[in-house]
Amino acid sequence: MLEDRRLAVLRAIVEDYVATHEPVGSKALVERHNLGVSPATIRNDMAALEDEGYIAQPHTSAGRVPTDLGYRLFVDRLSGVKPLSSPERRAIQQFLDDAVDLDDVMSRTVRLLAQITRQVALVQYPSLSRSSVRHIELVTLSSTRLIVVVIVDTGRVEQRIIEIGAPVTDATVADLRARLIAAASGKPFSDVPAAVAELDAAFEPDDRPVARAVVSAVLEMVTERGEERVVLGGTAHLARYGESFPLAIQPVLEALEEQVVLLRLLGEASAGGITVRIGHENPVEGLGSTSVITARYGRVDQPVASLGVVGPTHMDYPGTIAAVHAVARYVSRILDETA
Amino acid sequence: MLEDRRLAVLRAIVEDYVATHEPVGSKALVERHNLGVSPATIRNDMAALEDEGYIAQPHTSAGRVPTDLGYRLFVDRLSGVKPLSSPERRAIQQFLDDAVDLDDVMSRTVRLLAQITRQVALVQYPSLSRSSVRHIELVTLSSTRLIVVVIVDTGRVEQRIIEIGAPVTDATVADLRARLIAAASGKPFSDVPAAVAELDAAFEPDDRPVARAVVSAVLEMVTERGEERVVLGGTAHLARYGESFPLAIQPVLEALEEQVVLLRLLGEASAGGITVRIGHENPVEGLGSTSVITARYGRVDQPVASLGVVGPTHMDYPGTIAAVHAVARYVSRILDETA
DNA sequence: CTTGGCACTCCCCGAACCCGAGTGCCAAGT
DNA sequence: ACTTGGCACTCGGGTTCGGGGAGTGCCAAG
Repeated sequence: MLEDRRLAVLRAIVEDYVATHEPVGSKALVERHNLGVSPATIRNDMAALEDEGYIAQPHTSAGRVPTDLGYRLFVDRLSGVKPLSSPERRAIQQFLDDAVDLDDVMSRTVRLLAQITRQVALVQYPSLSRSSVRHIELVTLSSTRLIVVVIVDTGRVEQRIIEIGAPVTDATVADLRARLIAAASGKPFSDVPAAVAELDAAFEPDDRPVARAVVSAVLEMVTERGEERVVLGGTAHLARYGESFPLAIQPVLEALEEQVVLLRLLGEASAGGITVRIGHENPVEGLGSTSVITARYGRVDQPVASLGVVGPTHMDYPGTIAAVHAVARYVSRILDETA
Repeated sequence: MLEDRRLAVLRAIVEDYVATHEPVGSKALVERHNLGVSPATIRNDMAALEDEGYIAQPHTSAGRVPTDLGYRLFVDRLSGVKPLSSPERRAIQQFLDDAVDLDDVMSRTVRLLAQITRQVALVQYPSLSRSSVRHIELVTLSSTRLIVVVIVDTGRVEQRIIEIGAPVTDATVADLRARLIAAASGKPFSDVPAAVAELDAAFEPDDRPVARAVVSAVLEMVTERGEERVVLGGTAHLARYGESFPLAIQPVLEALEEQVVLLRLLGEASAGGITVRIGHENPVEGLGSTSVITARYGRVDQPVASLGVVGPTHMDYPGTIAAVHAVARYVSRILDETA
């Protein structure tokens, strides 16, 4: 009972602060939410909440502001789900259905997510490690350059240019191509290294260096190296918070330019459902006053990658979570149709 | 003589303003540059320059600030070239030489350009319209999806997924693939449409829809649709201008998220050498207080695309121009080696 | 445990203010 | 015809001061 009201107060504080971006005081609280008690009572609750670390006051004699811990409690126990409207759902589906290839799906997804959450959006390409090779193509670009192209069953296409010391004959290239296809086609990525490892042994000594170069390029492509790719969008939303905020955008923009950082943000998503990292829970320096909400997408039994958004800690959690969740589901569906 | 000094004054104003970001007054001018005259004389010159529209004062009794017109004159007639140091050149070359494929060249270039100019960098992928087809591959992804991959002689790889109504046999796919290769391989893009247009006529009526779908996908890929692609980097530099500036970053970030806008910025580059667009000369709304410096890259006789940077009008023009120029040259060289 | 009252603390805002940098003009000098 | 020093004037920016107000913590009574 008592506990209940305290939590209600915390919820009210979070909601008001998210709406107004200003510290909220006891009087304003009782006016806007109809808790059936007096401001004085609320003040006692607030003092208790502050002791427990859920809220803080920026200055003496100012209102209260939620702490990271406060948001955490709000997200875990207090926030309901705010389902998307059905026009919204239709718009999402329609927009994603129009995509013509994987690149298009990814770029549409990131734009969509940024637009509906009004925040910075992140989308990771389907991971290669759980995919298989559909086809391998090896083509001569010039007398000293080959290009090897791997077509993945998710529709992703990876390529790599190989410099070779000396010219090779078309026959050698054709042979190499045929053997690569025979060895790797249809195989899951994890099996490819073993399948192609000994391939160069079949060639004349003269051609072995080329074979080895090609094989090692393929190996690089199917192992972690090229695996991860993240697209980013909606950075303009960062500038929306009139300078009034401690959210200095420069470090955030800097962090978001590093692929490694993006992968850390998306990668640490916990197994199922939605992951919410609030403020300092965040593994990345410079993003201490942002929250990151991510979801996995792909088959339920076998997620292929993650997507999510980055925004200020004082964001609309229920709405954002719902949006991320919905987009992840629709993307999963689109990609499933491909498989 | 008189004219000479006025221009020297303009140059001094631009240089000081770029360095300090503060309106510059007559007294400070004579102190920092050794023009052999008194502040009063400078004041007369400044009044004249203001009448002619090259400089302006933000408020009465403040120093002067260059106008767009002033920067224009500075760039056209006053700025020397500020060559890069040889360690810088070496670093550029080395960094680009390590690239493993075209995507890598592009992403390295954009990072490089952003880093050395400390501004937002833009790099356009080599245009397809002046390239030729090296190889075409057609692969079955699932019973109702094909993927067609076009390998371009610049090392660029384009792909597209095709939905088909009904399953097709492997034989049909193989046939289609062979005919595509025969018709298009080695041809410049401009010749491809004619070469593949009648391809579907060779097929049984049952297979014609599939053939047509594939052909039209190829046509879309070689014509304007997928042609243009721009990568962007260094947006964090936008936030560097402490709020002191009229450069509201939100509209800039917004503009830079539109591929169309990026293409307009890069596309309108004049034929040869470096293009500099200052402030309102800029074709894009929201970028009125930024300048854009672009250069074409590729073979001298046949440039393939553009790259450049976007920064505040009060940028270091000589340095930035030199950097853009140098990077364009090195990228050209790298790509030439491929051809 | 709740509530009204009350004293206290700061933050924010506006007004008044001064200071200094910078200008424009003018009259004298070269 | 320019250049120069002098001089009055303007105006933006920083500082100080004080009041108003929102909000708090505590206490004593219900």
